[in-house]
Amino acid sequence: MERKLSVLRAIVDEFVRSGEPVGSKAIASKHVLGVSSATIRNDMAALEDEGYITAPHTSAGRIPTDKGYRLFVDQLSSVKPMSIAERSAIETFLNQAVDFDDIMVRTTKLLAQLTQQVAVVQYPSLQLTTVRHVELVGLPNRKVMVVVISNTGRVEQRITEVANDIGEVTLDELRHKLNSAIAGVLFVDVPKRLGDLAGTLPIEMRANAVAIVACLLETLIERPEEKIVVSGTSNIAKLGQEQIRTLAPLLEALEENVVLLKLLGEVDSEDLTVRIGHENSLTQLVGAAVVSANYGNQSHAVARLGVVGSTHMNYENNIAAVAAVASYVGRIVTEG
Amino acid sequence: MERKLSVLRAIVDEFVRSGEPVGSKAIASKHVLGVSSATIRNDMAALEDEGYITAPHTSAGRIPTDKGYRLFVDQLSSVKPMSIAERSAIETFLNQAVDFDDIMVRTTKLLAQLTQQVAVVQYPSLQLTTVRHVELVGLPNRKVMVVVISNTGRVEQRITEVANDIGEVTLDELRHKLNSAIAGVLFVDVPKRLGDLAGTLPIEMRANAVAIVACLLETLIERPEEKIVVSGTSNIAKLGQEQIRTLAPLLEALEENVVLLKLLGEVDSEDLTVRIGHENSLTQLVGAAVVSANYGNQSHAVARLGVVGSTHMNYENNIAAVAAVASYVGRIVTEG
DNA sequence: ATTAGCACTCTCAAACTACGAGTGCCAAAG
DNA sequence: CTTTGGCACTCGTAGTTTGAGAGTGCTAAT
Repeated sequence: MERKLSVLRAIVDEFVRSGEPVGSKAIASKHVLGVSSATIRNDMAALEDEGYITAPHTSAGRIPTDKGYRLFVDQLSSVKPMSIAERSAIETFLNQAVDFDDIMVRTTKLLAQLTQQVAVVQYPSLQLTTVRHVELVGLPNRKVMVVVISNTGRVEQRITEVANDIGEVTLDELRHKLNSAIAGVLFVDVPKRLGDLAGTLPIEMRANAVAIVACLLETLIERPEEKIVVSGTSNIAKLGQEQIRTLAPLLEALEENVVLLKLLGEVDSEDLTVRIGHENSLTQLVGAAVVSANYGNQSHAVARLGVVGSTHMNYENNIAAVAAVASYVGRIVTEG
Repeated sequence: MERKLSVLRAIVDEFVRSGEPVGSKAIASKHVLGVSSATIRNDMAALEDEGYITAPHTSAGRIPTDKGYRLFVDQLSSVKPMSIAERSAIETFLNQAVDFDDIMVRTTKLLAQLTQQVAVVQYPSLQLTTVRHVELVGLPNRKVMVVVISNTGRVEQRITEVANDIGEVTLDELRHKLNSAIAGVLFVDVPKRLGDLAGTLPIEMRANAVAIVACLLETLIERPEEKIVVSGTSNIAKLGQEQIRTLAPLLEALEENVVLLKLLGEVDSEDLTVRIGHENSLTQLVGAAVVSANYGNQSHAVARLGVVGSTHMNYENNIAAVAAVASYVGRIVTEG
């Protein structure tokens, strides 16, 4: 029945705003449905039977269940566009970024501010980006710094130690060989290309080259996947006591990067997803909802970002914010 | 009088542990002072008159005032050393860091874990470091990426746009000129050295060189000062309700980098400092205490790190942790 | 100077009460 | 068959009361 959905919508609306269980009278007065509170009571009884709402105790109003939120969100078919002012604020704020890291930091701050939730942004996956340039810098004590610059403007560096002293000229040569071998190559394909590089070099360089290549591969494959930025944790302190309690384990988990990556979900999933309460695989997230989206090139997603908060968040606003920010960041990242 | 100090110490001890006002009986029984509760009562009355402790209400125990904490930490003359196990844990954890950023992140996590407070680490100031290498990478659309590597292993990169197309050869030449001009030079001295560089170049390169040099200077001077890493904000959620309320404004402030820099205090101050409540210049910190220390080269401090939390934190432990971590990180950073 | 004793104060927790929000159901009306 | 007003019933909460206990300050004795 159509009206039952309206009632559910009203309950979610009201509960998100007030944070308190909502009764039939409140709906009848504040939302113009053209029916009396008694009718709404009947609908509510039905909704409760179907498992969409629940009553904390006999003489309190109803609150939505996870299932109820889910239906509500599914009904929210079209993403509400953000206002012109908001869009331009997003744009100017992100455009002030001076480098790649700054974009990521600004994105989280922006999301946290727009949604008043905890924002999480995953760095663009290096799996789908290409190598733009490799730089080798000789340091004292037989150390060499390996710097990789990707086509998205990201820079990764690492220091390795080589067995023998290595001259500036040799380093230049190696740099040239490396660059001609893998410039423009997808990160994932780099190992293949470098498989036999050492073999093509003069004997005396091989040991060093192997060490450097190993370091390079390590930098490209292992590390970058787990980079992530979080912001807005203070927004949780603004909430009420009970909410703090339900979200406290989440906060702790947020400091573990591994958990965060799981939280954003599998990259191959839908573009914009909402996970409510038990729908999350992580046990720490029972009372939490996650709104996340892919961003980056349309053809293949580069990475994910999103917000996480209590299940009774303002889904409409937050979905809009996540979608808008994802689209802007995606544009910036792909344009370079 | 000596015993009055012992009483104050006992009060702080007990209050830090239990979080509740402590009465004369509790001290008489749990701390062996060899006197009765009545005597302690007299001392407490005196301490209260002198402003070191205060009673929330008539029939409650006493809690230390800011002034009381101050006296307490001043008495804490020698820094309690950390246990062998803790020291080795710190060492191995920090040694796992793969690059400069990783050191900073790990340091905050470590501090947050050791102290159960919010940890803040300021990046080493670039003012006292030298340039190891400058790298220029040509990108499409007349863009050039400028990468600076410091002698502490830190990498800063930025992208700038140049007026005319610029060839790979020209870029090589410019790179060489830049490196021979400023390699090994203190960051602060770079502007002097580059003052007339453009003048020594062929006319057709000048416009581009000026743009690149401007970008370089901006990277060196403006940006890096304000880099800072925070961790352990979730520790606040573990606290009681009243404490959350007093620290909530602080949490918000923590997301503003500018505030953080102020929080760590002026670098020219003491090596290890403790600021309690009103001693902080920031109004958001009325209920908070900050323990901070310089780290880096002994001769001149490089940067600061510290923890911030409620005024009734465990000063002894936290001071020890901050001191130990500062010493390790300092060693790692200066050794490169 | 220290201590035991005691009267006094005031908070906190438990027990109780009353209120009212909200429900479910029924019977009447559309 | 749906909607509505009415009404009895439930139950959590907020307010009040009360008693116990923790803690103090003071005094008098050691």
